[in-house]
Amino acid sequence: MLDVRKIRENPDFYRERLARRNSGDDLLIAQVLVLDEQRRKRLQENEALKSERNRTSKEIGAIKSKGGDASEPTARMKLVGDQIAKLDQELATIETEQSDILLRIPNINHDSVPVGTSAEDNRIERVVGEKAEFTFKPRPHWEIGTELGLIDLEAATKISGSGFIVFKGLGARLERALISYLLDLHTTHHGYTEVSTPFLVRGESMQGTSQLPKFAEDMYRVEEAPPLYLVPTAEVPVTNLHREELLSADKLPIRYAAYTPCFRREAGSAGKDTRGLIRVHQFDKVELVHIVTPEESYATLEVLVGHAERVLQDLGLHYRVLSLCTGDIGFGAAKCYDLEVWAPGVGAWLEVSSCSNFEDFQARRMNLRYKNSEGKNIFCHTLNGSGLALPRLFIALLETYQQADGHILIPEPLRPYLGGRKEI
RNA sequence: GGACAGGUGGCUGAGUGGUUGAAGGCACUCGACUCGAAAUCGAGCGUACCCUCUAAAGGUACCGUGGGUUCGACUCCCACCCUGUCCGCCA
Repeated sequence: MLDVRKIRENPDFYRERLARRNSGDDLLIAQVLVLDEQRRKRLQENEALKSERNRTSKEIGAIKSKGGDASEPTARMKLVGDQIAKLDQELATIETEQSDILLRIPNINHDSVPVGTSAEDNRIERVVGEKAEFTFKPRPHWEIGTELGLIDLEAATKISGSGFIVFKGLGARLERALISYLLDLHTTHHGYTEVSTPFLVRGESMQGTSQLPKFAEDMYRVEEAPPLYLVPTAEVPVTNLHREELLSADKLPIRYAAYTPCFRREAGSAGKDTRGLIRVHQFDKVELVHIVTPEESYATLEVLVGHAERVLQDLGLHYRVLSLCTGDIGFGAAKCYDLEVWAPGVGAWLEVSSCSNFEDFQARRMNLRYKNSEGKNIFCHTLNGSGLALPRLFIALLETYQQADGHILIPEPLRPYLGGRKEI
């Protein structure tokens, strides 16, 4: 969420920066300003009335304690009370309207973010490794995986419908191995604290990390009172761990690594990437979350990307790093790098990680602050990145390490997690 | 699910209709004492918003949350949430 006061001070800056996103959100600034004007006018009026009431009420108390007659001021304050009630009502309406709009305005992008209108305009930062060479035509993962009995997509459809996966035998084992491997790597080598959080969260948490109110249709909702949401990413429960907190400076930086399944309705994407495991409604992911001071958030973003890249390097996979442009970047992100791994079977780059700096956008929504050395309360900066998302990593491994005889080689780092196996 | 107890500042803990933003204690900051430290003494020390020369001073709100009664609510009434203890049920 953006700071209304800053918008008030420099509306043109916000209009111009939001216009870069090409989403039409710059037009909302005018609405915010009108409501803000109305709000402050009534607020001042209301506070003056309350001040008068407080003062007079004390006088009434003094008169009564001396046994005097206070009927005149009492009657007068009754009228003032009615006015206050009316203004309170109006203020509540305006404030709700204003925050409804503010919650739907995306974040301002960092200066280094390329300006563009679509994924075409994303900037390729670097390409690491090379495309694997084959003496045969590389096959897609659904063929390899089904043939080796690692996945059963028909069974998944029977149980839950399209967009779900059943892993079997060594496939299930590989999935579990990857989760363990990723958590071990990040906790022992990159200094993350492992956390295991609920998979169902309340609406407040979704609003804190900015999935709500705008993206309700992307999520699975459980009809409770109040409703619960299936997490679309561990970012939600993990970042919200410190919602409504005032952290002491020595607590920062905080680094969490968490495994969760992720549930996504992916509305509107029907027909795209529907084969195999590329786009599914439920998938596993290990997520990395940082809570830091504003001074260090951009340096941290580079470190975070490095942690995600390390996985692909260690597993010997070919990948590239993109800096998302203003037209493609996510709602809450100020800056975002995507990691795409090469999948030779399907012949495509697949997004396996998205590493973002939200600056104070999420912290403001969840009121997450820390006390700095001067004793001032400052909103923290939050970041998160996948480290990594599993099905697509699974795809890349199957397709990259497929052999002519139909088997798959296991990269060295994963072997201890698969009972020492070199091949599936 | 049932019964009881309780939710007050960074922590602890008073406060049952009117100078209570909130006693006392702890912690913290500054100062005095000291060669230095401890102890002791003195002073200070919540958050958000509005206003504003992002000065000083002021104003408003906040004692789990949301309503209600009242000129006035931490204090009275209603609903809800959470925590603890005991009982029941259960992986």
